[in-house]
Amino acid sequence: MTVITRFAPSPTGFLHIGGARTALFNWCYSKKMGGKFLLRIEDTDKERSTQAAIDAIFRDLKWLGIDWDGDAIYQSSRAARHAEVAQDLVKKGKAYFCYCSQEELEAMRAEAQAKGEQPRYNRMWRDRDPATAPAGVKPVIRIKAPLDGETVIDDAVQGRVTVPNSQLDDFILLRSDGSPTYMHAVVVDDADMGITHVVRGDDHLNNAFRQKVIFDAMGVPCPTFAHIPLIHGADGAKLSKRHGAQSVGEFKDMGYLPEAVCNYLLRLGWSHGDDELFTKEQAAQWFELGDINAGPSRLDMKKLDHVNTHYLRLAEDERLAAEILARHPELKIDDEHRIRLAAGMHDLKARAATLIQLAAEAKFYLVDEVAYDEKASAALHDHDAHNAMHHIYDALARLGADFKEAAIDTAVRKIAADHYEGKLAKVMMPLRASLTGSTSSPPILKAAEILGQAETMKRIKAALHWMHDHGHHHH
RNA sequence: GUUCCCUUCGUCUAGAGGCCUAGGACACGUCCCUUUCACGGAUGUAACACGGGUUCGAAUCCCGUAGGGAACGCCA
Repeated sequence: MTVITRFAPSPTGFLHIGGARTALFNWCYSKKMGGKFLLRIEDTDKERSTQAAIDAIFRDLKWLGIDWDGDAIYQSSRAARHAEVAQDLVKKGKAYFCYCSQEELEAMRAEAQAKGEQPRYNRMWRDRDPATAPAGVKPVIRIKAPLDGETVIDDAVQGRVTVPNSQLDDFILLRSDGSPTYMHAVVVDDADMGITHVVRGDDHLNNAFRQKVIFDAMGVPCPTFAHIPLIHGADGAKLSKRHGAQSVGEFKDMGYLPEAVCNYLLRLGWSHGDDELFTKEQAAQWFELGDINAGPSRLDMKKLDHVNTHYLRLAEDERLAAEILARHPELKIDDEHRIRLAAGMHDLKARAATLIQLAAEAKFYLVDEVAYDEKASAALHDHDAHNAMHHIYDALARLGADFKEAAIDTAVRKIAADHYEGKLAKVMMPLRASLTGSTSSPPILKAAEILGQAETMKRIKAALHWMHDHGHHHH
């Protein structure tokens, strides 16, 4: 039997981070089994579904590198088939028309609740002659759920789960306007698509019992279910807006690489021994539904940062340069900037956790004038800074063609030894501030080499002017 | 309210009755490296929710308790 899995998002918002993980699990399992992975857009709720959300789902899945077999299936396009199956079930005596009004249904729920029972439909039309139907009322179609006994599902993650059938009411398959309910559409589509394994959030675990009733009525074997726990925020509560990012697009904007997001998400709730860093292709070779955890897990941005740091170092310089430039639309970039960025990338990418940090750290290579941040200003206010900068200026001016890290290093150490009792920081910090506008940067002497003698001298001179304007003089 | 699910360091997890004085990763502490911040290296703190069983032996199996979550729509 060929394994066929699916990911079935409803396009009522952007692709949720939890949904992405569900897609990843389905994708991995199909790859592991040499099967297929299908995509179905559950757009039957016309009020809430939007084209923008559909586009975002495609875009984010592609960004993550999750590809699906064949074309995406739109649930809305299958409405006629859903109705056909419901009508067929009525003909076979597995379902029936119900003419109850909203008011009657509400009364039933209230009555059940008052008796301490689950609010549900009381099955009044189950065995009633349709000829007695009130005139002018469009009926819904309800399933005949089993009246007694129990339903058992062997869930690949949760284990054997049993529910007494007394809990299942005759829920609606087809609405009075002829449209299918979610419960019905899902089952008909899964059946028609030949889905063998349904991996989804455990908020659907209860639904699985209702869906099994429909599969049974249709005479189609029920797929294997694997209900995975939801992802929670750092505080353990369900992921919501106040936790910050929820959608894949937001993680992208925050500067995380798709391979890092995939790795992190896969490791959340699934494990292969102690393995931490792996590609989704590697995970696919290892993947077993039984290795998914039954308990919920929380999003840990610190760990995501760590994983992202790892992949940032592995990433090609050209790719990162493009990402950095895309994050600095305000800058006018010329070839000189590009060359510096390429030369500096090696040291740059070894220190950043996200593309945002990387872009911020790279900025001094992409500007012609440096602005000093608070700490850099303070460094330039140090009472030795002005003299130190003069020494540096003079020493670097003499370097000429040998403007290399090693030569600069020798010159700078000599200044520290001659004037500051060997305290390198006395020389390094003002130099760093003048070249980068910050007190935190990649190795500054290498950066000076990359900037080149002319640009380095220009920035030192600019710093000397700045210090003069801010009341600094020779001591 | 009814039904269902879950529970190992702060977090993600390993663990399938003896390999567990419970291992790894992130985070955190200390030290080393060092021109800053990082990185890297070393090292340390830290968990089987609780209570009963079963067993020669339980983190692992069973039953309760507590805590957390989900579902009960002509939403998906």
